[in-house]
Amino acid sequence: MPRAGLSHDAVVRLALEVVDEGGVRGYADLTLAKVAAKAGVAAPSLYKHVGSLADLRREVALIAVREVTAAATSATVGRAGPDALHALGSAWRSYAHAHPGRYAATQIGPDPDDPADAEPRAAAAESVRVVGAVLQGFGLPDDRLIDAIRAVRAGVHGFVTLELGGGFRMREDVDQSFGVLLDMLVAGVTTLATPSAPLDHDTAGSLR
Amino acid sequence: MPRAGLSHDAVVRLALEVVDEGGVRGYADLTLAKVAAKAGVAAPSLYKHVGSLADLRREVALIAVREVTAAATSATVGRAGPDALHALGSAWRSYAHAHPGRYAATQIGPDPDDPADAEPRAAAAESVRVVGAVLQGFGLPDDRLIDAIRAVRAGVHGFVTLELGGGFRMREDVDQSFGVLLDMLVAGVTTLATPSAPLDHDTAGSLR
DNA sequence: CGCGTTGGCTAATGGGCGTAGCTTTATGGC
DNA sequence: GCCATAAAGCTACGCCCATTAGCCAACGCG
Repeated sequence: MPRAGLSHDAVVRLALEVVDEGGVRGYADLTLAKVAAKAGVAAPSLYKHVGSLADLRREVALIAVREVTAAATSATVGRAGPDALHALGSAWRSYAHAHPGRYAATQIGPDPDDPADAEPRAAAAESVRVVGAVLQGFGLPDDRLIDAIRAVRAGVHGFVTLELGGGFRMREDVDQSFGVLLDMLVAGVTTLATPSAPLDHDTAGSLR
Repeated sequence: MPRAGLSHDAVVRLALEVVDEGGVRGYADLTLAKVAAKAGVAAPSLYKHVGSLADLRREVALIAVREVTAAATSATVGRAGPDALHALGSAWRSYAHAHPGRYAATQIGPDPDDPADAEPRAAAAESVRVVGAVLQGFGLPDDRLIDAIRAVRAGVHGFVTLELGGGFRMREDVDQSFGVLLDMLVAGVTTLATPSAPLDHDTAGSLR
């Protein structure tokens, strides 16, 4: 009985293939059985290389988060201000287009209490830091930076998830809409940075 | 052997309970076995009232979408402009807070081709129409309305999903951040509506 | 060469969905 | 009041998946 020559990394690699081949649902539909089939191996054999399906998912998600972060980082080196923000958003969206299954893996928030989720947690924090670094260039007051980061993340992530989920009909205009969103975010962040602060949010009354 | 007195609606109601009790993961973890247990009935008995788990999920999602739409609608009656947009966003987010599991159900995009998804499709379109109606009040040019709708949906939906997924640490400031986001959206849409259109998006070069 | 480690395997358990077919309950017409 | 029939349960089963246990063969180092 010949050996398949698997390894931890090989299994993860195959899992990534399964995820990639499954489109948007690739991550949700990731299954040990599929990985085993792709490896030409019985399903239980995978346990020699991987702790559980949950572990494998965690690892795939970790890779995905790091890849988005890397894409965002490398897209923004040498850029600043609106230029950098546009590059960040476009890189983020491009990654999601190129790897919809992996991007979906990104959406599973790590458990703040589970020690096994420490790495994913750190990776997520790192990806947020990239957004923060780009927004630093706008000269925001310290107490507004977090609001700006959240707005940008919400806008870009929300757009991408809606788009991948088929939430936008009339497909043609989506690029334009994303450009408009980025422009709105740039304008919003810029306004937030101006000392006169027209966007100063009246906390009372606007919520609940 | 006494009868449980189930019905289609009763099963759906129990499914909603299961979803509600499961928190954010309630919808993902919805299972016929759990519904059956809650009904005090063997799992196969449910098939007398429901076609399949997929059908039940579809129905739960449909209800959730309609509820968000209703919340958004009733929050915006009698309001216009920035006021209406704030009310819309806050109602949307409040619904997600009150029913995280149901809101998660909302995120599964209906299959554009599946005839069984016709109702969910229509319900989703209706919810988009509410956003559109609110944005009409800003006097946008026709060809910009769709961009504005998408930006608002992306911002609000993205914020809520990130929040529910535990994407925001430092919980205290989240309300403030959401207020800032809404202000940014208001400002962005307003600018988009002004004839001089400083936000006119330069299509070339900003994407990819 | 030998032997331990390692990477496969099969078998089996448990849980979930879904189908088939049986039985009992409720109901409504006579 | 009786009985036929439809509706609402049930058990038994098949299939798919994850996971555990325990076995055996291959590889690699001495």
